[in-house]
Parts: sequence; C-alpha cells; structure tokens
Amino acid sequence: MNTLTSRQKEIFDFIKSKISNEGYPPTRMEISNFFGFKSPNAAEDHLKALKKKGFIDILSGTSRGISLSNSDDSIPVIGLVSAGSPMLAEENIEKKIPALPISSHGIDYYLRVKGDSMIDVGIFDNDLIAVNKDLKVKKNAIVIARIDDDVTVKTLKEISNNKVVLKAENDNYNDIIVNPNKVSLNFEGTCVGLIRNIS
Amino acid sequence: MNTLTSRQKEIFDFIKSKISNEGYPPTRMEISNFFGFKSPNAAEDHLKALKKKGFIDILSGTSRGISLSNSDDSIPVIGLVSAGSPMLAEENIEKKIPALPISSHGIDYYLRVKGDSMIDVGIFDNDLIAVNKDLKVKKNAIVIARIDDDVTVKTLKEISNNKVVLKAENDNYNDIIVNPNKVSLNFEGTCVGLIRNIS
DNA sequence: ATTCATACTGTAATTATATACAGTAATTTA
DNA sequence: TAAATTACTGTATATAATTACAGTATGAAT
Repeated sequence: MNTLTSRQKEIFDFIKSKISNEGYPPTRMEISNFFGFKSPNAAEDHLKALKKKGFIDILSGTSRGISLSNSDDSIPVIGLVSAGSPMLAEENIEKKIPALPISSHGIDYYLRVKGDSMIDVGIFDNDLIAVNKDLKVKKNAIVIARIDDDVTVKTLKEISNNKVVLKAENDNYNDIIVNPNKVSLNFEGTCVGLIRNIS
Repeated sequence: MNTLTSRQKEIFDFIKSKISNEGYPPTRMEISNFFGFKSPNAAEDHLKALKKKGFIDILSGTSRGISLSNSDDSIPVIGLVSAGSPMLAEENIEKKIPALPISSHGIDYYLRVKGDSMIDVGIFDNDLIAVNKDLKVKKNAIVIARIDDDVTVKTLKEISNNKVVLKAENDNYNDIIVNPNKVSLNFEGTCVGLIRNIS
C-alpha cells in the first residue's frame, strides 16, 4: 500500500470522522464544503487518489458509496516521554482508548499534559490532548514541539528559517524563542482536541 | 421506548446489516428492493415508524441519512435547551456519541457550553461537558443548575436550606445567590468530564 | 363503532449526488 | 527536461434519493 500525502490524509481522516460521528460517509459536496473547495471535483479527485492507493473503496453510482479498506480505532495514550525515544515508542504508551467522537481531524495519539503552562487556553495539568501528527503546523495552532529531547505543548506564534516562537499561554511563563539551526527542534504534531476527566 | 413489530424488526435488522457490511445505511429503494416492495414509500413509512419508536434517527434531505439510536453511540449531546423542556427532550438532542473513554463516572449526557463564564477552570465556549445526573451535588463541584428555566453551568460554593451560591469562574461575572424557597432551582447534574474539538 | 397503527401500491416533484470533461498551476518523479 | 502526480477551479448533466400526496386493506385499540 502506497503512502498518502498530508492533504490526502486530511481527507481520509475527515471521511473517518464523518463515519464515526454521523454514521455514514460524506458526499463530495460535504468534503468540499469542509475543506473550502469551490468545486466538488476537487473532492472527487481526492477520492480517486485514495482509492488508487487502496485506502478506500468506491461503489460507483451510489451516494455516499465510500467504504474504508481497513480500520483500527485503538489510539495510544502517551504519558511521560522518555528522552530520545520516538513519541509512539512502546515504553511511552500508557494505554489505548477509542478515538474522540467529535474531532474533525484524525487523531494519531493522545498526550497527557503536564504542568499549567497552557491554562489560558483551557488546557490544564493532566488533561489529555488529541494530537494529529501529519497536519502542517500553522501559526497560532497549539503544537507539540520537541526541543532537544524535551517535549512541550505551546502555541506556535512565529515560524521562519531562523526563528521559532513558542508561546506559553500563562503569564507566569516566558515565550520560548529558538533558532532551529542551533538547537534540535521537531514538531511532533498539532493539538486537535481535548479530553478531561473531572472527578 | 416502544416495541417493534416483527416486520419493523426485520427492517431495522436490515439497516444494521447494511451499515456493518457495506459501511453505510441503505436508501429507501434498497430497502424496497430487498423486501420486494413495489414502492419506495413502503420503506419510507417503515423508517418513520422506526424513528417514532426511537430506534433510528433520520436526517432530512440527506441521502442515506439514517443513524442508529441505540448502538454504542448512546449518549446524547444536548445543545440549546428550550425553556421548560426536560434536559433530555428530543428537541434538545443535537446528536449521539459514545461515552468518554476515560471518565470514572457514568455519563448521562453531554452539554454544549455557551459563553465564557467558566474559563478560569478551563471550560470554554462550545466545549462539551460530560454530565452525570444522579451524583449527589457536592460543594465545589461543577454543577448544571436550572434556575427558572434557565440552564447554567457553575461551581457550587454553598448549599443550605435557604441559600445556594453558584460561582462563575470568571472575574467578569458575579456569583449567583438564590433562595431555593423563592425561586425554582433544580440541579440537572454534575460535570464529570470535558471534550473539546480544536480546529 | 370508529379511530389509529400497520403494511403496503402508485405517482411525481424537487433536490441531492456522482461524475465526466476542460482547464490551471505547482511540485515530484523518471 | 519531459511526463506524471498533486491539488485544485468551473461547468454541466444524468441519475440517485428523499419525500410528499393519494390511495387500499387489515387488524388492534379506544
């Protein structure tokens, strides 16, 4: 099976979320509306690409005739991340739980938040954030960044070749300003949802 | 919930099998063809009966817009609450989604939060809070209260025979202090979790 | 006794949907 | 460096699908 481009993965994730949220797959129009396409043919082309790569099946002449080729809805919860290990390394996986039933984006893993650096945007200590690892990181998005083996959740305020500004959403913390040429900086994903257990 | 006739159960089972085999619900025509109906209206009538008895939901104007009401997706999401209507009245139900995968308490419904009166405890506009309606309301818990038909989410700070204090977790709002003997006050439940979709 | 629910047939209109064809432009691959 | 892939806009059309209205017939409930 071929690999998907990041855009194709977004489309694929949207289809999955529609199926799990509404109970049926989207139409070309619904895909186009969600992504802002001006023509349903943009969605049609994406569906053909997904079919060609073996991720979906399309039944022709059938409304919403999209079916997933293989589905697996068991998503890992990442607790503390060991220095140097990849996010999804087995040693970091706390347990597995189903997908958030409401996110319009795909969820690759949940990350347990440590600390209060993001309380101003309602992300508290011990919350679980849902992370998509393939979405292109965008300004003002809440991102999961790894700086020299240290994993942190912050708002991305500025990104250029030699300067990246990560903002803590809490006045008691300073912005993190790094030069990606001088320190090791990787984006592990974008925050697309949140789960909190209140006891 | 009413009981189904044997014919209605056959229709319902066919819908379930279609969803699990094909990945999407059937059309009226597909139902009619399977059962040998000569008119799609026969299927339409059955669907209306199933809806009336609460076994399915139908999204009007939507092809294959049938969703099962009592699968795993059994927890209702409450949007705006119409004045005077019970929380779980059909008119208030936005959709149904599965239980939060991590909550330690039972979840009776999700309530969509309107406004920013609870931002200091990380509950934001448009968040979904998970509500347990049978837990005994306790001091310092986040409760869902109905005061004269007005549903509100606040922290319960004080509760006695003639005085109840509900605190907004936002300095721009004042506490709500009511005498339960003088106004109609009901506790609709306790907040036991939170889901947020970040797009 | 009569209304109501069940279980359909038959027709038809409106809208929802799939999907082809003709393009443009940027990026990737051979 | 040409060809293919990706990622769309724009237009158009046949057909898929929902769903209303008008009936018929039977049995169960008020």
